Amino acid sequence: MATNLSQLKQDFTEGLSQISRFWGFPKGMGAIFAVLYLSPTPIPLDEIVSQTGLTKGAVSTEVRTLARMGLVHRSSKLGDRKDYYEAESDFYKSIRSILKERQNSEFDRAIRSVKETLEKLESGSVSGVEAEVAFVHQRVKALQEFFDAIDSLSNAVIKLEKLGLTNVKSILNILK
Amino acid sequence: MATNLSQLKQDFTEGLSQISRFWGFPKGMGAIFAVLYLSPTPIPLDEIVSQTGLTKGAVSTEVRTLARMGLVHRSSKLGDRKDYYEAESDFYKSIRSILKERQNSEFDRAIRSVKETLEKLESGSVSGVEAEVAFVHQRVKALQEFFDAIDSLSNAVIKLEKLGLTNVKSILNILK
DNA sequence: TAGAACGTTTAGTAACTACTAAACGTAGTA
DNA sequence: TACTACGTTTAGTAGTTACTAAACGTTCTA
Repeated sequence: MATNLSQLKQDFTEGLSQISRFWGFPKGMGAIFAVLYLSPTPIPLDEIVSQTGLTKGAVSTEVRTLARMGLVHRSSKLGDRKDYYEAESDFYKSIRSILKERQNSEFDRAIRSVKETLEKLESGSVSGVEAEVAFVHQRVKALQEFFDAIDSLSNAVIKLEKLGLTNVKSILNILK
Repeated sequence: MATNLSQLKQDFTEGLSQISRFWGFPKGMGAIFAVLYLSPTPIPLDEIVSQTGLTKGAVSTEVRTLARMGLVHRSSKLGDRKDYYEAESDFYKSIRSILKERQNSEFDRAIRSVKETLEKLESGSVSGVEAEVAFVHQRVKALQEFFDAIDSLSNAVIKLEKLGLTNVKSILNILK
């Protein structure tokens, strides 16, 4: 029944690794974040290496992408050559920056291409059997509207930053 | 300036392929869905093959997972041995079934493991330096609450089925 | 200046994924 | 019965990804 702390940390890390992989990120990223998230103090790269079992190189690159996503922060101490890392504990902040990051991604380019398709249809410059063009128009428009809704939703999440968790919950209750 | 319909369909298909890949699905899945989504009538597997350039085998397996996600529907005509496929055009319905599908997935198992970690901490059965255990407890708890919020959000989305798109938009406007 | 302690970059690898080609199973048709 | 028109399954492959090992560059120290 009793568990020691390091075993518990290990389980937790394993869990986050799987979650990370599920979202399409390397499982190593999840492990790194878990180690940092459970550490009360910023820790150097070396220790991430020893606690995750990854190599320096892997940790070096993956910790950088974590930093770009705003999930971890890099800092350094005066008179100490090491870099220190700590986890961002405000997840809403992290989500915001992840979504921002996403703005310039392939995803948005693809979504924009749907928009362009729609614009061509609206301009009436598409040739073809009229009924079929009309059908395609209607469908593409519906998809575009759906994307817009998703976009509004993500923007809404971004703006939730100042509301705390409990407020979010009560908003969600309104929807019920 | 003028575009013909089949070119437009092709562009659209290309766009959905990329979106599909972005979300971690095979790009072929996006292509298949696009073809079905733009077709006014259900179409047989053969035609999906010819319109996407994939092989029968690939289409066969991928169309099945699309069906499992509720994004396409399979039907058949009396006196016709072929199966016919059509796209689900109500995206909220699709999202609902995708989220449901997710319930039993690896993702949920991983999330549950975080919950178990938390329960161990709450039960006081974890041995270790007291301050450190307390810190880990606080962190794991915060993560758990975050997951709960995400869960509420996805449940809320599920429940939005009966509200139309415009209603969703106005709710989102409240959040601004 | 040499050496040590860092983080970064690069080249290579093992595992995985999305496919293709083709064999296979099945049910209707002559 | 053999033949045909389907969808499915299987074996193999090209491409990708998440890593490892090790060379490298840089900055501080003796």
